[in-house]
Amino acid sequence: MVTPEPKAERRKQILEAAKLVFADAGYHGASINAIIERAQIARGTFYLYFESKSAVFESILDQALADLRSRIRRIAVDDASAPPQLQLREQVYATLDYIVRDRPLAILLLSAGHTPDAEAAERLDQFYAEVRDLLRRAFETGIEIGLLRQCHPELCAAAMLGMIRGVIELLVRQGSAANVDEVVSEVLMVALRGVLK
Amino acid sequence: MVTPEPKAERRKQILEAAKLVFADAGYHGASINAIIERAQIARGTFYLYFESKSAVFESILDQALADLRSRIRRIAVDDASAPPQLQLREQVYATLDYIVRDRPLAILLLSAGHTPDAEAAERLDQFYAEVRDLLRRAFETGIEIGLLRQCHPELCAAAMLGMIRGVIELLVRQGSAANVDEVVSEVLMVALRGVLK
Amino acid sequence: MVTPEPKAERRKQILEAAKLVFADAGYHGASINAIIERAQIARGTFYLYFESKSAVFESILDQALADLRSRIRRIAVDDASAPPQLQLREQVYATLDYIVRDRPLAILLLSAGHTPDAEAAERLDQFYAEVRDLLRRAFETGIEIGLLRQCHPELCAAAMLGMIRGVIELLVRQGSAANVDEVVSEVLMVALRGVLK
Amino acid sequence: MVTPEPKAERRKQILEAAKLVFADAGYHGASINAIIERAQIARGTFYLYFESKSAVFESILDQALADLRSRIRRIAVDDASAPPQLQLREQVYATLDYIVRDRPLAILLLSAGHTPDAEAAERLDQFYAEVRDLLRRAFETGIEIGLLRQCHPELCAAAMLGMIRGVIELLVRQGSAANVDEVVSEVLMVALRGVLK
DNA sequence: AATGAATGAGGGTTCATTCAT
DNA sequence: CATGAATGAACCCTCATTCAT
Repeated sequence: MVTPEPKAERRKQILEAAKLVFADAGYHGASINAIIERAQIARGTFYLYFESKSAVFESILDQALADLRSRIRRIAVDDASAPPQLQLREQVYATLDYIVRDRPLAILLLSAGHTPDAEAAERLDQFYAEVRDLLRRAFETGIEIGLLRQCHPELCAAAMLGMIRGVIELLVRQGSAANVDEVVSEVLMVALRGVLK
Repeated sequence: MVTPEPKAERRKQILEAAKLVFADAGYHGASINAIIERAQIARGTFYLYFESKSAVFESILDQALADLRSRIRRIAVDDASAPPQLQLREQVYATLDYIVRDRPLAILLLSAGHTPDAEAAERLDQFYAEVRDLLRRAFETGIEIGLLRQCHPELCAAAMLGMIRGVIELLVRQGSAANVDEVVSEVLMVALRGVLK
Repeated sequence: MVTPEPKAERRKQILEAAKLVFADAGYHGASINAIIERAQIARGTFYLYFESKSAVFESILDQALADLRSRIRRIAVDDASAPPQLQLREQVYATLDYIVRDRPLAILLLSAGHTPDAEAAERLDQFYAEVRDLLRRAFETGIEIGLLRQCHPELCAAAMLGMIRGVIELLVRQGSAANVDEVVSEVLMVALRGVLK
Repeated sequence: MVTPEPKAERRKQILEAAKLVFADAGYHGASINAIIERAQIARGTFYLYFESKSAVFESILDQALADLRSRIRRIAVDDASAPPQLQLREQVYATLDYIVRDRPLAILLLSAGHTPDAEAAERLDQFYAEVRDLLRRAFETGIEIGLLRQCHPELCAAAMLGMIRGVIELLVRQGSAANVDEVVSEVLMVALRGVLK
């Protein structure tokens, strides 16, 4: 065979088509019809690669969440070579950049919480919970080491996460002039001033 | 007639049932079946009070948006009797309180942007745009009069709106211990420190 | 009471409204809603005067058929005071005039045969059968007494009836310039030349 | 594939079933349910072959009208090999024969004018208008060349069309003994005597 | 591996009819 | 007598899924 993994190729092709359709029409509005038309495959072929409509959706979500997870980790406070603020900036940038580069994915992530597909909603919720936890622990540590003021860690975590989503929406929904760099700067400015001592 | 306005009562009963179902299942996932079962009425009765599924949805949304609009207005900078910060606090409190008191409504507002009902989606988008505009102009004024630092007004508006949504989600999704008062204080603290000079 | 028979009045009012609606929309397309709106009465009132939708329809039909029956009878061959051709002309004129004067009724009669209301269809069929029989017997008599050529009585009866319906349609459907007098003359001319010896 | 064109077969099968149901119950009275039961197919299958209920109806009508149009054309007055009367006879015969052979179709054509399906009603109206025009022009020519008496062309056209419909009804409604040949002869006899000089 | 015809549960909506007031 | 709110069976249509080819 010419291509190394024709099956995996096919799968990707369907996933890409499905992502576009889900972003366009939402989970419910997306029909298998629309997906197979975009993917240029036959009806039955779809079911050779995915168990069901919700399965593709979860697959897209899982991939995205795995990618995002790989971009986010605890910040090392005592790494001399990379000061915390720089680490933070790099992570935020990488995350935003990843999401904004893939507009359909961004739309999907912003709205997936409201799908009636319980599995998917739970997956996304769990991801957000993870991020929130990470942030919360970061705030707790920051307060402990006297870097941050006495803020409410959980609340601030939720607020920060909301901020991120807010600016992603801005970047993605309209052809806003703002670029990722600018956004990261401003967000970090607001966030840090908001919580630093 | 026993009750003063039985027709209005019925309407409210259906609206309430519909709100619950929409919050549970999303616009598409909500079936007329589910709504009439919750409202304990017959299929036809529903259509006596609402033209269509989308009509109930819009009705719920319109009511909520009208209520919210009445709680939000420009902040008067030169009102001696009510310093700007107090006005701001009161508005934020009133808004959050209204939303959080009605859990289903809150869920609906957080997710309605992704309905395939064009009318409704547009309505909500317009509302968010209004709020964002209000915030943006407030930031612009604040910068002009030297109260705020040189921030990016549009970006900050989006970030603030996201923050609000983030904390609403926290308040609403889980039985978080945080109360509205606390939330308002923390959010304002972060927000103001983030943008004040 | 001022009016002698208010109940009968009400009934007539409903019948008139129903006739208009049936003519406009056909049997199936006519909704009770449309009828009561046109009659300016409440939903329940309709059912005080008529058992069902099909009942009004049949009532309208029965009235019309009774009226028509009273205008049609055997032609007396040996009535010195009124020659057969004149009798025939008068009957045809009276019939056409009655139908054409009431446009909605005409439309209704032309289309009633195709309602899914079995009773009504049968009633109309029966009426047409009566007329056809009358014509057939007239043809048979005419042949017997040597007035008409050896035509196929049943066939000619059907053809004549069709002709009548054809010209009624012409008179009623469009604002044709032709008047009833003219139509009667031409139809009789064709019909008589077609079968006279 | 076993059969050469299984899809076309299926389509035909549905059309046939639909024709029967429409003839039985009229457009409105015909339910998709009844059609699919007669065709022995599933609900969804119907919509694989036809866009909607009105689409099948129009399909049946269009086919029939196309078939009929192919059987009807202007009569050539100066064709030595086929005298006008013979041409006329052949056309009338072909038309009647086509219609009468397909009883459901005949019923449908006789009643389709009263469907609430605007498209279909217009199509049929247009067809009847065509035929009436053809007849009218024939009468006009006939009068011009001195073959016919001074009759009212439009009126006579309507009357003739009505006659045709009348005899079709006779042939189709009951198991009348009359055959097409006989009917054509008698109709032409009446019609021609009615208008010839 | 790939196809696409077939399926049928379920969707939103209409409307003739009833009945408590 | 008159009302109109309430009913629910039936309507047309969609779409995720299956399976013979």
